[in-house]
Amino acid sequence: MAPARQYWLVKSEPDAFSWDQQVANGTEPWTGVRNHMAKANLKAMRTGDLSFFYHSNEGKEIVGVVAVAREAYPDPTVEPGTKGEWVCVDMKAVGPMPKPVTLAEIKADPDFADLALVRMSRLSVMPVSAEHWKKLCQLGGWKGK
DNA sequence: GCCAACGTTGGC
DNA sequence: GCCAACGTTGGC
Repeated sequence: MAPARQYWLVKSEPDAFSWDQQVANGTEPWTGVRNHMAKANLKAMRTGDLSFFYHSNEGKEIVGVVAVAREAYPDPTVEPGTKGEWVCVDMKAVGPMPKPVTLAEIKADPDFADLALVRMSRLSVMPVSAEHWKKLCQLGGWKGK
């Protein structure tokens, strides 16, 4: 049976890869993840899953929504000689947040106290519960599916 | 296999 | 620019 849709949040430093680049490119490999927890999350993604696109460091806000266009496959950017295997997925831009949701807003709301973004600030790929997804969409004025 | 030292990330 | 959190490395 088809499992319920999963929601995610991925982080990127705008200096390295920004939302504008994601939009310009349309579909883009999400590479460079070198953390095992994040890797496990990448592997759990299914085509069509939706994810927030969060700018870390600069902005510190959710700026858009992307969809998984291709499920986990070996990351082509892995340095030669690296131990273990790392994976990436392809992400497709869906649309911008009408009102970007800032980290400050999220932290100010007790409902998000157990959101991974707050609890594990260094994790770059994390699941978002359906409840959190819905509420973040409301905060951001997201009208998509 | 444990633990201290160190490096990196990310918020402030 | 500083500091806290946390993952990784290396000595034992």
